[in-house]
Amino acid sequence: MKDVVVKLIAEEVDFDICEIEGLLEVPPRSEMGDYAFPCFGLAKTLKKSPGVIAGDLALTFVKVLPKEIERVEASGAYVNFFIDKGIFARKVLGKDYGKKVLKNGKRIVIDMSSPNIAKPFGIGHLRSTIIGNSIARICEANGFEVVKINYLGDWGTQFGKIICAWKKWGSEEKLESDAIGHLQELYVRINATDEFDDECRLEFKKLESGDFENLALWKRFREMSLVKFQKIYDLLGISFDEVSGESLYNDKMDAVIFELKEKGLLIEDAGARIVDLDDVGLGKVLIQKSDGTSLYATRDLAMALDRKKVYDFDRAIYEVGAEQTLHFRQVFGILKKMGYAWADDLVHAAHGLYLDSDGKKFSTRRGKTVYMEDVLGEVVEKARGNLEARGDCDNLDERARRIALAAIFYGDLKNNREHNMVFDVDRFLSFEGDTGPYLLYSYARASSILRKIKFESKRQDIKYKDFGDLEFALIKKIDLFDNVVVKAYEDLSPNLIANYCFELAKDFNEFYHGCPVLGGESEAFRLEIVEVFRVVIKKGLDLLGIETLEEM
RNA sequence: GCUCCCGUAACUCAGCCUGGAUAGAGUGCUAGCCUUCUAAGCUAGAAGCCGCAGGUUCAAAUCCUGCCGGGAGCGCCA
Repeated sequence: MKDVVVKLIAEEVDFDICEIEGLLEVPPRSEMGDYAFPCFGLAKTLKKSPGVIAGDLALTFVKVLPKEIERVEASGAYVNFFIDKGIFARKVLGKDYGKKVLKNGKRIVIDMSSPNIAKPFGIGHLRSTIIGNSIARICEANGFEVVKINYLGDWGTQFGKIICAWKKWGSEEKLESDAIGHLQELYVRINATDEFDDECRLEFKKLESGDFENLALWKRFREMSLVKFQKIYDLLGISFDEVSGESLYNDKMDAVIFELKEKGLLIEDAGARIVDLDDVGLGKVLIQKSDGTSLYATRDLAMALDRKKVYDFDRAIYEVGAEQTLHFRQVFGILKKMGYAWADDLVHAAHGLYLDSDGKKFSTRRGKTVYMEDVLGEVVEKARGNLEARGDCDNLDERARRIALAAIFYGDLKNNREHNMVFDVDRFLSFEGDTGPYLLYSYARASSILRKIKFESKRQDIKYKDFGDLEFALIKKIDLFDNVVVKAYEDLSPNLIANYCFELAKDFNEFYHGCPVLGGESEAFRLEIVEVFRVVIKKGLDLLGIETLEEM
């Protein structure tokens, strides 16, 4: 429909097609039309006021209106176009929104979730998990093959600390009853003092050089953590194509350091080895500590090199918190310096932090943590309570779970990915208004209507005419879906999908109240709207990782 | 000290990349709507120097500069 308007304008105005497309906008309110062409830009060349130009253009267009456009009006400096609703409705509702996406032959690997072993699964990793999952689905919807990797934080000096603390104060009994809780407790305790720092570094050094006892401890802590994490992933309904971790690259570190040396990038500095990125404003990056052990950046370099070799990706996305922005810039910068052009295909899709009520970042180092199990459990309980109050108790567990997840996923994804946000359990505990449950509810209402009638037998009765603003608004919203999916990929922004789903559901609920579907003249037409809405919102929610419910 | 991000209604946030018509939503508040498809819903209302000051532009919440306030990061943590 937009093309028709653009073509019409192109015949009268001396701009090329792309220019006109860029200028054409959607008016702020529907009474003003469906498309608007601003005439400010023409004022200089035509030496007339924008208002006059708009008036003249409108008069010209009226004489040559194609059938797709119902009427044209000048309003201020704008020429407003009103499209033919019937033609538009037939076109929009006739599309197959549920069809399978054609593969574009390109591959994306995405690092997501990445919790740290021996620490509680925190709120920040929840963000990475939920956003990463959604980004993966959005990529798939845009034709990419996606490999989801859970890249565990399972190596590094902190394990020297934990091992050291365990040897001093560890309790077998506490470890068996609550492994992560106990290890966390030990970690906080040893961080409270710098007294044992040398000892801790030594324990890590032993671990990295394969000390039997330390390796066995590390393996045990890792296993225990993974069991716990898996429970959370099962509840979230999120899985990975690969569970990897920093420890995997332990034996590839020497090769990286060798290559950096070969390429003349490694510099001795105060006994340690660094890469200097001052020339690109990224400072000096520590690659090898003076005791010879590796660092985060070293491991990430090895990992990126290995990833490229194993997956030969077209793009690699790191869904990691914004506090690591500098780190990723440095890693990408070093790869670039090493001569790898594909470093440009690496992207850090940073997410903002959850701040506590004081406006400060949550930090496990300071022992401040929100326990994911508690939050999830509380939300599921609330959902279950609501369902029970409604008196319908079939399949209670699964329905409560889906409602809770909708609340949590949507509560996170509706926000701009890169912005910080205040953590508040009430955000997830609210099921009314702009929330996940509202979206599920809208879907369930649509399903409920379609359950009551055999739509197939009515299909030939559809008349695409004589419908009102409520139907039209909903159809126009449906029409935007495909563009939103593309844009969400370009920006790697699930919140565009989330915001769209809410607007779509809102339009549907307004339609639902104002337009009785069953019985009456336009039953078949309205049924088709309901059916298409149902497909589109299901698809949208699917891109957010949210499963729908037929009944609520 | 240096770098990056944020500042929009009482609260939580969209919108900013790509400038356009009266700046949006949800919550909360006020007043209505269940003998017809699910009230986790709908309708109406009150509520905004879009942090401040300059600049660019026909036009700035949006772009540029400075300032103020908050956050994050800055070689032997990840």
